[in-house]
Amino acid sequence: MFVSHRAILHLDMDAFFASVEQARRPELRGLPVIVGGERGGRGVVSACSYEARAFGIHSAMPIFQAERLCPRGVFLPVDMKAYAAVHRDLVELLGHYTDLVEVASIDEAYLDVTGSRRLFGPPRAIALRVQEQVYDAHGITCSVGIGTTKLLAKLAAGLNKPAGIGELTDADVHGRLRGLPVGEVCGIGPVTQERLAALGLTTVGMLQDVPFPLLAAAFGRGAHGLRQLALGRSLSPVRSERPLPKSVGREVTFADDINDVELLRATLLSLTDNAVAELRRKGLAARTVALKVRFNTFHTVGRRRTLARPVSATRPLYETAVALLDELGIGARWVRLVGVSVSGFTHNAFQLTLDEGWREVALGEAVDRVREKYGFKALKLAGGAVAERHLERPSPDLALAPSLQGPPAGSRGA
DNA sequence: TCTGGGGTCCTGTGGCTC
DNA sequence: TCTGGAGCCACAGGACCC
Repeated sequence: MFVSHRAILHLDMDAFFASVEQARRPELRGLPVIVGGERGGRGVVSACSYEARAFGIHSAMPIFQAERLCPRGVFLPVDMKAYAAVHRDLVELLGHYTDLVEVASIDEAYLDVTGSRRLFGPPRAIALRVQEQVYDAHGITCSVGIGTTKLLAKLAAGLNKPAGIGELTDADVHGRLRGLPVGEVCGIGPVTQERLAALGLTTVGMLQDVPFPLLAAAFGRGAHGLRQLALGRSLSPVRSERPLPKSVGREVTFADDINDVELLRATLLSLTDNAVAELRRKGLAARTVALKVRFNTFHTVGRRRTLARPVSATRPLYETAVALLDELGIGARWVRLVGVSVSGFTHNAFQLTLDEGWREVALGEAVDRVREKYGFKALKLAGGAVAERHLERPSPDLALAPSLQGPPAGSRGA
């Protein structure tokens, strides 16, 4: 039997974005708060309070559906700066208990408290103290899961939401866990769930017991991973160091579908400029450019190209993105979303001045300095400004707003 | 009234080199 | 010189997460 003696906590904030909004505006407490896209827009729900969930609203639900379910709900835009500030505070707070804090997302973290027990007591006592401190500092609640692996800790937190503390031991793997639906396990999404159901496997216990050859016949190499999930095993330990990002991207969904190639190019410039600014902030250069296009049919295609050398200037990356767009041949098709991302990172030390030309690099860095002082929108590249003239609601965080207006009235095809 | 944006990871395929 | 297999890499797409 798999036995681990580690003590891992998983901290999961309850309805994080909505809770932060309710904490800073007490008049919203007790009300159905929905954070996400604007009313009437094409966005989806990013987070919603438990009062909103009572109406059947959940994350990733299109806003128009949420409006229909709860017309009197409080719909708020995402204020990522505010949530990030709370997040930073929470991470600092967790660091008092152990050096081994792994930030999993803006509202989740793992703590390995194996070595903290002598100082702070058993894991449950630590969990309780963390909950109290989080509430005292920010007026929001969190759920804490305790387990011997990250997977068990996460499951335990999920089973005890909101504001609960739960524990899953190795013994529970062959006990309580068996009755859970497979979809409760992190890593088994709707598609896998459906494929498992086709085999008659709906609970974790069934997934534990199914003869391996049967699983392997259906899932190939993925079978082993599925079995590990069913047994609550996650191989990765809690890692406090934050690895280099693998990619940085920006994408935008148009308020109305477009088929204007010039506007698409201008939009690409703005997106690339934004992504590359982020790249330079991190001190990185990228070799690979990826283009993403979603048509009005919701069919999505991607194209990518790897350059001979890593670069950190907007121009070569933008030109590559445009070349990919041209090769794709949009033709008369209507485009719903366009995005660009860069990957294949190296630290952008000195080779850039050799490869890109010092003028290009110096220009990029000068632009970054101005933006750092006066905000991203203080400077825009010419094409990006063209795209922005089509903006409906400029976003505070992007040079390009998340919604662009479509073609002029009457220009749309039959 | 259709269905976001930011990511990571995995798989299958095809080209290239040895 | 030709051929096939192994290994690597780039690419495209999809599943999944918050």
